[in-house]
Amino acid sequence: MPEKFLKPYDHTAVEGPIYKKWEDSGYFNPDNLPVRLDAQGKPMPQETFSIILPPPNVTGTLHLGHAYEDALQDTVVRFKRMLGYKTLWVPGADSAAIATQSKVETNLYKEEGKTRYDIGRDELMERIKKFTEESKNTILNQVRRMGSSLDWSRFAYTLDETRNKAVNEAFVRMFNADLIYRGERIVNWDPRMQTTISDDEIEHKEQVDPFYYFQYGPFVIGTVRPETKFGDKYVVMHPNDKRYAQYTHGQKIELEWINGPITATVIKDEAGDMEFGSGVMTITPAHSGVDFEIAQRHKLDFEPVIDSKGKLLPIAGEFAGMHIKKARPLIVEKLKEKGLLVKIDEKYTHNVAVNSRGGEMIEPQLKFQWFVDVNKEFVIPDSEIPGIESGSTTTLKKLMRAAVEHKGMVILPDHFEKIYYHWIDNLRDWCISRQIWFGHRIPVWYRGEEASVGKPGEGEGWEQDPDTLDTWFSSGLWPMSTLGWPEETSDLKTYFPNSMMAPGYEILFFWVARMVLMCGFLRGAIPFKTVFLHGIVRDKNGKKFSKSMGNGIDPLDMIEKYGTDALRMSLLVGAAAGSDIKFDEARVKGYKLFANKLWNITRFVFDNASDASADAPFTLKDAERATQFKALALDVTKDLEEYRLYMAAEKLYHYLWDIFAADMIEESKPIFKTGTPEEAASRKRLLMEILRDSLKLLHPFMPFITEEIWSSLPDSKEMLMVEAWPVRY
RNA sequence: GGGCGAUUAGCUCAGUUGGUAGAGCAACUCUUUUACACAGAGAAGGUCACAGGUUCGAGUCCUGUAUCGCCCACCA
Repeated sequence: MPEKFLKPYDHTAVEGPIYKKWEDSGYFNPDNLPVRLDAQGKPMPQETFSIILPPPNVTGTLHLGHAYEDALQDTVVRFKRMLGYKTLWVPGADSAAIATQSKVETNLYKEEGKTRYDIGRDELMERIKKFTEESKNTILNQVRRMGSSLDWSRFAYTLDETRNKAVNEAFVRMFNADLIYRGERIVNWDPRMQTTISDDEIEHKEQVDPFYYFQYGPFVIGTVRPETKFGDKYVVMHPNDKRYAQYTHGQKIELEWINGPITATVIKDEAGDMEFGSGVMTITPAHSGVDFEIAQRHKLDFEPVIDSKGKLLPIAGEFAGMHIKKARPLIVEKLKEKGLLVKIDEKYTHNVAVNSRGGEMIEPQLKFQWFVDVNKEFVIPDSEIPGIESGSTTTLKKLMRAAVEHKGMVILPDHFEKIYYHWIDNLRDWCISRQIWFGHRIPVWYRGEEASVGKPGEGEGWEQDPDTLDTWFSSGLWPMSTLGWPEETSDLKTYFPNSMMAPGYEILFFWVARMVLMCGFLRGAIPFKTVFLHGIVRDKNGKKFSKSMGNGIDPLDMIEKYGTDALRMSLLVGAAAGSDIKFDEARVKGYKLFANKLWNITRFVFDNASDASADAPFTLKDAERATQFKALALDVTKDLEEYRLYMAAEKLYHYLWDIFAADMIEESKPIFKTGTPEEAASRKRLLMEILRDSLKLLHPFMPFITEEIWSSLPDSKEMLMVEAWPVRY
């Protein structure tokens, strides 16, 4: 018996070398996997299993959410690999455009007091590049620490050349199909970052503000934002509101307003809520989505009041040029002096929109931007999507719905399907242009009135659109672009569509839905068969881990203390699809003890059964034990096939501790002491075989210790990670 | 406002199709017997949120209530 088994299991001595051994073997790359032979000695056909790592942000560091996500995927990947699938898990990193640029800009301002406009586009890009390259390796090495069996030779970065080609191709094809258009719409404008963001990047935050009531001619109107009211020349009420029956649609009313007399026009529209306030409102079409829609319906004027930096425009008269925050109290003061202030409700609770990517309050603005039209009909030439015929007319929305409705893609847990439909049904056109500099630049060139899509036009003087694309535009292509699309590579043919995807449920819309949209349109295919949505890892009080809250637990600390295997088990056990985990360090400790238990089981087996013979016939009792184990193996396999990892892990834990260690080893002692040679031989074979197969079953969950023990087995040749799974379900 | 989910032992959570309530941790008692003290043995601990219903039988299915949580949303 190797001497190491005489001491307790020491993960710190094992995990580093084992990972290196795996990586050096080349087996993370499915091209190098050993060929399995069938009974006739012919190579077995290899089905593929492919999955992509949700690419972590380049500038990030590993947190427990990543650790969980990595453990989850690696367990499935190792299981499939042992089952004989040609298994590919593609690693990558995400540039995280807004978050990264925001971080670099913040540092720039802190350290040098400069803004991006002071140093210019090229210099900023240089700094971002330097920053991302420094931090990229950090996160990738941390992913390795989790034991992730990723094929590093296929590493993809969202901003590299292959991915840029894919982005341009996608843009051009969507543009040519009229699914991408440029238009003037109300967009979500972040005045601090100076960029638009999409609807999904918005968060609503509850806030208490004063609510002002003003006399507006014969009406009383309410607002939290007096500073937008300069341009209000339409007064809207519900057509059925009896209180205002005397006023007719289109009626002009002369009244005194902030900067003097104006002419207001009465608009009867069902958007007016009779229950709210006085039932009358004025509208600001250039700075509000609802108002914009009302104005569109009645073909009214759109008059911007606030510029993109949050300053008032000349329409504000004496307040022009002033920042809205400063102007608000002064405007209220002026209205009060003019006797137009009716009352103030100081404690009005409402929701405001903020940029969820660490930005400011959103200021709706009327702007020219690029959009993806989700309702526009187009003809899909080839479609493998169930419910969508090749050559039929469809829309992006329909296609996204059909993928799930007709079971082309299964979402786990299934109640998220309802949430997915709900989102699609309420989806509006997707604003894809951003005014930040870090990201894929919009592939459109202008010269005067001319525009050229995909590449600059003939001749001189073409200028590329200064904007970049929403980071999710390129992320949506990820299942294809990581495999080389738009080139028809052999990887693409072999590994697309992916077998599964395991992101957190919080990016179901951002990412999963966008991948379905993109792959559906560009390839007529669903990007993956199963979406396993995992929950969020929270602290033991149920709070989200976040840097700003400072409640983070560094997974690397857990790995140091208890080992990667223990951390993986603690995250996987009790973690059903879609449910959040409250992280408890005591559980990690518990699985460290389990690792040691397995170590000691091995010691006993080595001590007593290292001369086991595979030919020894089983006694009746041992045959029963073998059958019992076989049942467990089948059970565990079924759970793994059906993505109930938590159950499989728990069953293995229970079997090894309470059956193998507690019962079988105990009953073996007298057999070896006083049993017949036949009984002893049977028992030796049993212990060795079950140990061997248990290591296989446990390997996907606890890859390090199982590989380490495997390497010490008397007759192990190959590494455990490529050994055949002991049973077929 | 719309939607989704949770509620099981002191704590964290399992309980896949309805068939005698489970694990880990913590707490209690005992044991250093050559796999393991990073252990073993034993005992203790629960009206499965509440109220109805279906059923021979409900933690599990149905209806309602309460509390907590999450997502979506343009009430000025």
